[in-house]
Amino acid sequence: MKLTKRNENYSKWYNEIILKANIAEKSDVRGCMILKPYGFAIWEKIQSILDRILKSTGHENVYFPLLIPKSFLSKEFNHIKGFAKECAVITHYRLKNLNNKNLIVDQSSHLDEELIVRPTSETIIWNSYKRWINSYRDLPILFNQWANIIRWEMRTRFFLRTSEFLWQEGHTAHSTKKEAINHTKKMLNIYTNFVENFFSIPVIQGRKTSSEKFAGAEKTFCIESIMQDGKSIQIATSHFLGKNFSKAFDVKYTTKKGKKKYVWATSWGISTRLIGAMIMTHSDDKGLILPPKIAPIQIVIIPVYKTQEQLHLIEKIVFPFKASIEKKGINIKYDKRTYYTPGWKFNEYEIQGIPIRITIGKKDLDRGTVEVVRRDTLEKKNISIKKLETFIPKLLYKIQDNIFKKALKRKEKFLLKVDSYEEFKKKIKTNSGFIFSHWDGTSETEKKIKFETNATIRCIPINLTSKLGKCIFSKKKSKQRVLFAKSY
RNA sequence: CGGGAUGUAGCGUAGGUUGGUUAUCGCGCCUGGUUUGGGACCAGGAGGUCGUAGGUUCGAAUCCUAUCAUCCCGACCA
Repeated sequence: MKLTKRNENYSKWYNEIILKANIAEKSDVRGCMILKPYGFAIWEKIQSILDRILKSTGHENVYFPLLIPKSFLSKEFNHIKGFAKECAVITHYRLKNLNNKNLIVDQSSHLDEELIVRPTSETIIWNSYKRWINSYRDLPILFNQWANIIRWEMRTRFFLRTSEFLWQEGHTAHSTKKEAINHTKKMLNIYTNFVENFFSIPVIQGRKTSSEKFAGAEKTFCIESIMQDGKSIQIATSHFLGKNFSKAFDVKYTTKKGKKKYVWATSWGISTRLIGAMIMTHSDDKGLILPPKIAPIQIVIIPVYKTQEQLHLIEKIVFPFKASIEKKGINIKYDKRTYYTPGWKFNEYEIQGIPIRITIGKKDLDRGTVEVVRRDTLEKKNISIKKLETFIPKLLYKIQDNIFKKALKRKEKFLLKVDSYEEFKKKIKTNSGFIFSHWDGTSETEKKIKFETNATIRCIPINLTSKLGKCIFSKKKSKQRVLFAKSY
């Protein structure tokens, strides 16, 4: 029943918390998980908030097919090189019945052209942009789609890496390079605000090195965050695709002056991985800690009573309070199940990370108070019933703020400037975290450091500037420091 | 694909070397009752192709062979 402690076995803790909080389960399909109602409700929160943000910044939702003809995928050389090794391929379209028991693939139904289950949708979308874009008047196109993706992963972990995952992918088309680059950065900022404001996860913005960038992109920007175990995770990416896809799919527009020009592109995405990052950022040894803005249930009320009269008196307080708090758009659950004891419920809702728990029983009735417990600090307070309605929204705000500050402190603690390779190796081994060091800019050095230490360059940070220096590994000239870390 | 391990009730397991009644225990589930302020208790009950197929044997969860699946470590990927 008890959760493994973080410092005993971090990844075991992570798996258990997901199972015990009823967020997700492994499925019988290798590498694919089942999102249970509580977990899917978190995804729905992500969808509804981000969808609103995307629409308010001029994006429109579309939906393209799950299946992509093989020929589309092979049009952009770097793109296919990056994805070829993890594609699910559909080769047949019919089964037949063998001796009324077993189904077998009907070999006569082989497809002339195999279909790929989308690992991302640039190709199938740009194939349509070719038809939709003729004039400068058709630009920009700012489309987004909510979809599932298949990437055939060898080794999977709940939310962090699964063969099938859910995401949104934005695909935009622009008339100028400048506009496309600006849009790439704009999306990075949108993601940053979204993750920091709603998830209370502080991030670092940066650019990927050429070996880490998206296959088919000119430049890949990302937001990275450090988890409680000192490992870094990429939370979102935004790509400047240059003219790579417009050239591959021959997408040109006519300028005002009548010239034909290739279209500039961006793509960007955030996935169910964000849920994994949220769990690892905030949760503790007692279970999940959900940011109030993301928690599907923000408050739970637990009655403690012996007689029906007591229950009646409790509900005379609970029902009006519940109704008025719901009017403020706060989700509140009243749990009066009798087959679980209050103690059982306390533990259950702690595992589920519900931000505020209110207990009301005979003692409270006598005093005219309720017991309010906040999940992030586990602090208990008796609050008078009269003040409750103003107290609760403020407390939700405080919790959101407190977990952000806590994560921010950790981010600072885990960011170290290191100038010697010996120290670098030591730090990576012992407490990990982000190590801010000089790099000569070559893939060879990057590879060697990865081979020797397991740390990779997570990004070249945008907002952390640094002076010229010497590469920590090769001692060659370095333009700026980059962030190294072990990663998920 | 290489190296290792494991498959027994919904979950976690005992038994296996040394084959022998009705396959063990805990959690969970169902019924009744007492409980309810930090994972309640008592009594009763349901639930099993022992991964699958074949073999050895009077007799197989146990021994043998094959096969499938899963997990861990590599490789691959990020």
